[in-house]
Amino acid sequence: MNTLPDKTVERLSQYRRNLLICDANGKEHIFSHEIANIHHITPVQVRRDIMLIGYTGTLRKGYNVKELVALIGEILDKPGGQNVAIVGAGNLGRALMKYFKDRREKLSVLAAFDTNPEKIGTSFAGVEVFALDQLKQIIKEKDISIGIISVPVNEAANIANLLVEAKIKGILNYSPRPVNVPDEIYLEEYDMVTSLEKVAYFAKNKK
Amino acid sequence: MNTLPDKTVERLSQYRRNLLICDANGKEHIFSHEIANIHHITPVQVRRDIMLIGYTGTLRKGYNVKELVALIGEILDKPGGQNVAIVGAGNLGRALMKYFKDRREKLSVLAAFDTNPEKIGTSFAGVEVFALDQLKQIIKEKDISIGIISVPVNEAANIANLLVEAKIKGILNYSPRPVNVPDEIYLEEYDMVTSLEKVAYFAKNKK
DNA sequence: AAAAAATAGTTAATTATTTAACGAAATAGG
DNA sequence: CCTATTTCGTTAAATAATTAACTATTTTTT
Repeated sequence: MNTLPDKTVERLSQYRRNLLICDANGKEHIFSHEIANIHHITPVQVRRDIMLIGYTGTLRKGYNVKELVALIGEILDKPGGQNVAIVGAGNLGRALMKYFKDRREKLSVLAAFDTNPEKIGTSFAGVEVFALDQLKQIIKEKDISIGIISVPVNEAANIANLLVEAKIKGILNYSPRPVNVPDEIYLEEYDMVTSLEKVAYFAKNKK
Repeated sequence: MNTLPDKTVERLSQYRRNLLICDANGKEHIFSHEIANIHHITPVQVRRDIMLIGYTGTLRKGYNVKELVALIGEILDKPGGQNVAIVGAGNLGRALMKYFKDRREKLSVLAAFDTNPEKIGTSFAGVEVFALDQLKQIIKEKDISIGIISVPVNEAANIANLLVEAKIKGILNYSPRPVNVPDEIYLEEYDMVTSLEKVAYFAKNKK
């Protein structure tokens, strides 16, 4: 259980999201091929992922939805929960606040930060916006361990440094310029322009 | 040159973005290890990617920045350019419009779509918002081949169908529920909640 | 009761991706 | 002018991820 493959972690998160929908629809059991269809992957991969977390379904009925959701929770979530800060309250930052609002019980967005004086002190989707120079203090006070960077590209490096100083444990960087952080901090970077260019590349020779 | 590995395509897009910054700063040549440092990868990987597109640097000087940018452009871009539509003009949709505005000469966001009557007819970052029932017509008129889905989760499947009917060639889906499209359409899905959960998982045992 | 069908769990094989190893060329320094 | 150093380009090896192949079990059908 120690270190699940990267891709398995991603898929487990996705499975859970869609299993919760199944559960909400009253579905009690689900087959590997049903999960596979939802996610456009093979049933073998689903079974393998589930094997890796040590869950066992029943033949003929498949997996118990509630049990599987619970177990994925045990694997992915930290028992006491983790708190998140969003740095940059522009369109992307606000989209993220709205998005994560009440999505996951064990992941709470507790603060946002921005430099724009007009935004400071306001709230969006229940998240209060603080000034950037309060970052270190608020992160400590609210026991925030994860930071999301959604600021313009030229500020990203600076924000990353602030988050490192504030002793954050994981960073999700949405700015297109990679940032440098020490090894002991988990860093994930995602760049929307790259995704679009990738789609463009693979789409350009279609049909 | 026809099918570069997935990951290489992603990295080439990232290299280019940062090479353009180097170029703007007046840097004429760059070494593989400099590119590698920016992107937190190894110099071997950079050299291998560049080898795959058939570019050759000069020993002792490294790669010519302008030439490399130009070649990546030849590989990734479609000569006549490609046009993009964003479906869903909420916070995420607006973030995307702002983001892609004038980013890439060969990728132009030419239309946005929404169901909210108050948004229809307005513009954001130079992109006009149209009603959803104009989608098929506008996509044809403006020769749009790529669609980005940034609508709430329960509308995503429907939007995907509309885009398929409109004969789009590539789809980038930002909603957390995977959509189904025929094989001849290139589909890329990205889920922000999954990214955050992944960071949370790998960060939870840190320090 | 036996045979057939469906489906999970698992090991093995395959494929994709990354990293290592090394030769060759250019430059710099003695 | 020779040697050491740097860095590219490329082939080979290693690692990671996916898929295939197979076994076992349960249910359904004959």
